[in-house]
Amino acid sequence: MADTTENEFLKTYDANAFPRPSVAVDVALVTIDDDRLQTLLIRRNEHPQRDSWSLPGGFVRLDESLDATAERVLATKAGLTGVYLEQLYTFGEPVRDPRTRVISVAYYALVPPEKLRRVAIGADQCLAAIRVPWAGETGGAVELLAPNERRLKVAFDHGEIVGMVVKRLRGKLAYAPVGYALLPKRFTLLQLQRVHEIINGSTVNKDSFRRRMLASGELEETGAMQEGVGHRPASLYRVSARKNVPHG
Amino acid sequence: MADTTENEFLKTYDANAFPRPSVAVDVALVTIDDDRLQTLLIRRNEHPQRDSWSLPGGFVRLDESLDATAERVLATKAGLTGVYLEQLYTFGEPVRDPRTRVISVAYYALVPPEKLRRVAIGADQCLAAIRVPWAGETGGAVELLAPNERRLKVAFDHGEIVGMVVKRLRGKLAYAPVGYALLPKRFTLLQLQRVHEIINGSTVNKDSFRRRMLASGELEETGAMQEGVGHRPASLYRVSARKNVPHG
DNA sequence: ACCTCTTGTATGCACCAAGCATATATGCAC
DNA sequence: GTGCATATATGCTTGGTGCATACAAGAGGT
Repeated sequence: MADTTENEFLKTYDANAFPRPSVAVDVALVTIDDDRLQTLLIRRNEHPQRDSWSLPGGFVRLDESLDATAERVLATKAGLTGVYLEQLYTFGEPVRDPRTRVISVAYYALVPPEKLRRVAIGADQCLAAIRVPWAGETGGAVELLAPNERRLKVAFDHGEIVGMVVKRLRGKLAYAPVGYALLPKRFTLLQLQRVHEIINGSTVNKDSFRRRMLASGELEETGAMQEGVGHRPASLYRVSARKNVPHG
Repeated sequence: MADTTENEFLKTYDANAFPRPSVAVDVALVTIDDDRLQTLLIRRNEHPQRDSWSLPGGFVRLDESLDATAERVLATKAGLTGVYLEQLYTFGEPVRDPRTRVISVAYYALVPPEKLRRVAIGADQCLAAIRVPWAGETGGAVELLAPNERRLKVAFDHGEIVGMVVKRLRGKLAYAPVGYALLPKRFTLLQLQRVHEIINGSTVNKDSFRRRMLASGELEETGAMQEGVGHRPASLYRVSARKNVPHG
């Protein structure tokens, strides 16, 4: 990791006096509700970027792993534990934060809506809808909408971070069982299909999707059915125990 | 990124006195030569992990982006510029380095073998072959072999880092034009096929591969042919200019 | 000149998964 | 019961892939 020169450097200069960047972990807490991707934002009432909205985050403590920091942020800011959590990308432009050099390790977390609905959304918090302007191909920043559909002013590069979350989800969806983390323990095939469609911003063929999912071996019938839905109830499935699939 | 509490924390305590982790960038410089994946390692002649082999790396300077650090590391340790370079993952276990808390942002670089053969391999450097023990499914650490086929003692978690590079390459190969960065500007379809096979650790059907690549629109005929190959020469292709494909 | 070796290039066919259409089943509201 | 909305099953079409076969083209030996 460090070559001779830099090891010498560290020895010569006292490690704690040598100016180092701060390292923060920012977490995009993502769910699907109201047929949209949503993420939790926090209003900044401090300089810099006061009155803009940012992802929940916190600085990494010296004795704490990055994953542990992300879990602590989720527990502190949203009261959530035991959710699907994965590192996304590390953002390190020198000018991200005018106070000091901050390197931000971005994570994303996936939770089913019922679980997120149980957590209290504080006055300085907001569950923002993610509008993806690039349905077709590439990446970039997304737009974040308040519950009243107004577009939010987003702090730092957090719009790009959420954009990269969507891009990553789309990539993983094709080959990894990632959609289940956004669903309750028992769900119908149509619910799973909606998850895929909302993430990808496109529709899929119902029958093919159904066949593909049932053939994947990731699903297991619960035997139970939907109740009180006003039409023919669908079978409820759960993720197969054997497959070690992350789910909500 | 920081909530009120932590902003206050930063103001109360002098920023530079507050102990922060060091942030390093480690780069896996990957090429394909001798029908194997290879990566550049550097022998450590300093504590810790003395006499083991590590990826080239360096600490992030305060005014330097992470990408710039990775480029500097490549230029300093291998004399290479202008290569395909991409961030991989950030490793932040508190116990990685016994000296101090070091958070390492891992990058990987892809270069064609001819380019790497031109750089001088120093006495404390080594182009190690990557042996992937998990041809089938999952990830984990890889084994790194010296030119004499002896297995190298690898420092820190750098074996896992290279393992994650292979995993990432396999993932990207399926949907992204990533193989071209490991080939010279002009190459035959069979060379491209070998790149795919070596990365994936499996063989592919020649005709299907050929059809798929030609149909992808990523390739362009140069009109030129191989020369002096002792058998029927193959057409030389290059990456299509329109496609904005990274290549060596 | 001819043959042989090796690799490149082209064509046809079988197979499988996805898209698509159609038919039938099932629970709820009336 | 009827109507409605959705679930579920079946069959056909299509495109891509695996596979086999045939042919082309250069190098080198005889």
